Amino acid sequence: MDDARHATEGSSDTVASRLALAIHEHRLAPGTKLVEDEVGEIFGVSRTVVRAALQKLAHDRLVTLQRNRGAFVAQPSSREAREVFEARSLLEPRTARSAAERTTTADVARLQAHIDQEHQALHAGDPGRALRLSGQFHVEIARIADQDTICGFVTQLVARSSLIIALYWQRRNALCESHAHDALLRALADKDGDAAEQLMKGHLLDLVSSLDLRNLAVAERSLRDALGRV
Amino acid sequence: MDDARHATEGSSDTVASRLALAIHEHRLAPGTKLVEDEVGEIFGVSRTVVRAALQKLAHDRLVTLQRNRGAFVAQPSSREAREVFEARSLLEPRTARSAAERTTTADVARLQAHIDQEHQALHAGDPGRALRLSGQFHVEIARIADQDTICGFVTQLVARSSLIIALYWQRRNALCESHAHDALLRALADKDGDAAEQLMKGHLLDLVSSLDLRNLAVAERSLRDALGRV
DNA sequence: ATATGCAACATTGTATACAAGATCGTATCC
DNA sequence: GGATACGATCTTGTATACAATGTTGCATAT
Repeated sequence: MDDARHATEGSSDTVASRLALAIHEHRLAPGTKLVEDEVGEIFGVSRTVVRAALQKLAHDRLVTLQRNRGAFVAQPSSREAREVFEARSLLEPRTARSAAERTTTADVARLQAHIDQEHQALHAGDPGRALRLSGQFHVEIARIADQDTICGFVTQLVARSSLIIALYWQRRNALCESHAHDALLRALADKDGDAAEQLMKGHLLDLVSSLDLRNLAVAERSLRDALGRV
Repeated sequence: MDDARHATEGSSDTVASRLALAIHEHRLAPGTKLVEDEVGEIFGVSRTVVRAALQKLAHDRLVTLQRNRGAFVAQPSSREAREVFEARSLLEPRTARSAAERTTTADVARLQAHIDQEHQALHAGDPGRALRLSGQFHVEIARIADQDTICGFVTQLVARSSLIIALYWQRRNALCESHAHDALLRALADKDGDAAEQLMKGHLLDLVSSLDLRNLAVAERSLRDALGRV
């Protein structure tokens, strides 16, 4: 019944998802060029469907399209990074409040499983997967709030945040095993909207403050990645 | 030097813009089927570029794509309508506040011209154009706030609101010559962030309350449009 | 007369072919 | 020796061709 909705999935969606996953898990670095023929070869489809997938990702700001030059994994500027978290700070806290008011025990169980997986991935030495799950947690909260539109925005913002983290994260604050998500889950389970809103707001502030957004970075980073890798 | 930015515009963007404009001005009714060959014929391009345009519009939720069936101008459900205005109420008031803090005299002049055009269109008996300008006013405010990301979301939400108004507007409240925008402009000119935020919040509430969102509508409306038009 | 099945048509999904543009190497000129 | 101009190669932009799917209308059977 889940996909009986007429929104049947085209093959370009599959390609887009696979690419998005790779980006989200930091297996594709910002700035990487995505050549249509190559991608098509990898997934066994023609350029036509690859182009559709790239356009979708471009709309989500995960890739940048340059006319006659091609598609590249996006490199959000520090300005864009600030904007993304500004948008999140407008959307997510109040959405967390809404979610708290309608969280079911099933939701709590699912979120708990999510957090467990996240810790597990972290301990298993798969930080990419942990990061993706961590972002997905935010999306799940928006889903509980039962707001598809906002959920869509949050999904996009979380994905972009993953790129931002790839570019601007400063390691020294490596204690990413913060227990913010645990606290949020507790607030949701308690149906404490005030707490959920405040916790989410604080959590997002923590995230931005763990970034190094001094302007430089972007261009230089792409060079270093291109040269010094491995 | 303005468009020396590598974001050169492809022909599919042109098609998408033209279609979006028609939708925004209610010249294309919700539910209208957009046949690729026809659209291509009209704009003198091949299906390839039409498909790209339709995919872009689908991502913005202005058209709905049904696999193997085609593209249709979207028909937002009443639920979706509520969600869109919920999202707007999270984004726009605080964005209006930010805008107030950085509004220049040039901005004020531009917005005033905007409002004048809007009144003018209304008196000239072109409600479609008036509606589009009215929506654009909200986008301009987000632009003044200098938040590209939020501005993008607002742009999309305003466009969807246009569809929602096409479906759910109740005429009796026809005094759409509300002076909410004038008041907003005054608050911005005065750099009164509090007032701007409150006015925007109230304005959005007025908008939803001028809609008739009792569940029915959607399917029936499309039938009535198809049959009883004129 | 109504319902069912089949066939012709129309439209979309995908692949491929060709044209246009960009990049990069090489040769030439100063 | 360094810079510039040209040409080969590669990549993207667009159009078209073919395959797959959905729709519509008609004929036939009950």
